Amino acid sequence: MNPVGQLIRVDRSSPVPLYFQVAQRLEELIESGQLVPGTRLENEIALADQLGLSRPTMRQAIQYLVDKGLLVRKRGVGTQVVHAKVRRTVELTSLYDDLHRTHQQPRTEVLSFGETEAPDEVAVALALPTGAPVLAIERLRYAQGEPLAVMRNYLPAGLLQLSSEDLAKHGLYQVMRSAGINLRLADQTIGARKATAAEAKALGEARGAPLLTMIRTAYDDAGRAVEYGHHAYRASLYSFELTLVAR
Amino acid sequence: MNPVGQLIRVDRSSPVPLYFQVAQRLEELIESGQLVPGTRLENEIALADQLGLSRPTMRQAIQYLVDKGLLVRKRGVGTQVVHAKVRRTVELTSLYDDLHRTHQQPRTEVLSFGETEAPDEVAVALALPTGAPVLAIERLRYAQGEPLAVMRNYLPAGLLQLSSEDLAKHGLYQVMRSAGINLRLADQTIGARKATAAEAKALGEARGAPLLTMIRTAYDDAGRAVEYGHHAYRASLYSFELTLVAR
DNA sequence: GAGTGGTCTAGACCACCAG
DNA sequence: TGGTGGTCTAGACCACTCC
Repeated sequence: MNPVGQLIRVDRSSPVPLYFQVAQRLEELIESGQLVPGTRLENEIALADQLGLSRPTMRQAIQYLVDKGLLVRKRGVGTQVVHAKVRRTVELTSLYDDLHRTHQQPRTEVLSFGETEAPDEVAVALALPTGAPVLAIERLRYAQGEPLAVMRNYLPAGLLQLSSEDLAKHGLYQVMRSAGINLRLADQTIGARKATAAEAKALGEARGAPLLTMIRTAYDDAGRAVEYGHHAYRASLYSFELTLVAR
Repeated sequence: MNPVGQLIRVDRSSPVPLYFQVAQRLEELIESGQLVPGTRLENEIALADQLGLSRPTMRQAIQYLVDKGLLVRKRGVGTQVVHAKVRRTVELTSLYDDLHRTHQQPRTEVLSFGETEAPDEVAVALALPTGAPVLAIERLRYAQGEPLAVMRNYLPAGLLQLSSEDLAKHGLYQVMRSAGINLRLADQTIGARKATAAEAKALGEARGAPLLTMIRTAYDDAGRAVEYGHHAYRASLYSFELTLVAR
């Protein structure tokens, strides 16, 4: 048993929800190693008592970390710390966000940019009539000075004001978010294939080199398909990492 | 507005939790198209009232579907149906489970099976000392009569009784589950590379064909690393599909 | 201002697990 | 048999959105 209650204090004057304050603090304790994997927490009622919270609020905090994969609960047994490692669960982010967060100096070269008629594949994905106007973007993404990926994106025309310069400086998702588009869902398909001659040249790979591909359709919080992308990454430099949590 | 309350009834004598009954029924209504994307649900209190539930219970049902990506809630606005499509969110399953569910007639050929000393990479992943005994398994997976993937797995020795015959008939995760091992977390890395000569031959691909690779470490509900796998799939036949939900 | 979801409380009973 | 988490109730106040 561990006196977790003594390591956590909540601030009732803070605008941050109580359950979230507790969850954050617990996460800190786990990631800093003060609560090692295997540690059993006190029961919910005792914890709630020590922190001056009601049981449902304490439960909400614990549930949040269970969903994140940091804690495990078993009826009749208790709550245990599962993992210490900092783990990223699957997130709805863009390559730019990922690279920026890990300080990999992303740089973007906009290869082409402009309105066009949606090809069949794009029209279907975005739920538009064939030939509807879409904004087509083709970019070459660099990280640490090396070309990393060829990215092709399609957005419904008129969805947002966007300039080629914006894209050179920010990630597409970043631009969309600041335009008030809230991304909610994305369907992704990850596969692999050989590089075409043009791709190999752009990416500095040999002909026929293996590329990792990702096709994504993203939906906003109104359920509209707002972006379709078809990307190809150098398999020698890039891979997708994800952590799955069983329900 | 939609009279959802009239389409749902709960059975208080059922052992199924009330919130889950409601969530399941709502999911049915959405997937069957009776609630089309964009539909606004009545507010929580009205729904709870119509079903004879308390508001927290009704909220729990709605939250379950929000987490699944079927509903979206906005404060001050309401709850809307986002998607109708049957979507699989990221799950902790094995290739065998996936193929079996989609009726693709999985077949397994066990190429090698036996105890060995853990190579460095495996020992690190399973948190064992280098050279510790592990069960090493190499399998060739077929679907619809075609070779699909070469799978290499390592399990701590003595974790479970396992025969080569079990593996020919069932998926590894299925066998582990029925042995009482509850998988909770998995770290995965998805990448791509060229096939080695041996892989190309086993899989019926040309030399240097692109393969999709997946490296996975799985943990049980006590936080122990229980399985490490390194798999290679024919990119021409296989891809990973996943749906992400923003938090 | 009216209506919505977000948070929180203080209880209650039950199902499951371990000793 | 005692302790744990799982579920459920009937309220309350607040923050946000839209009109």
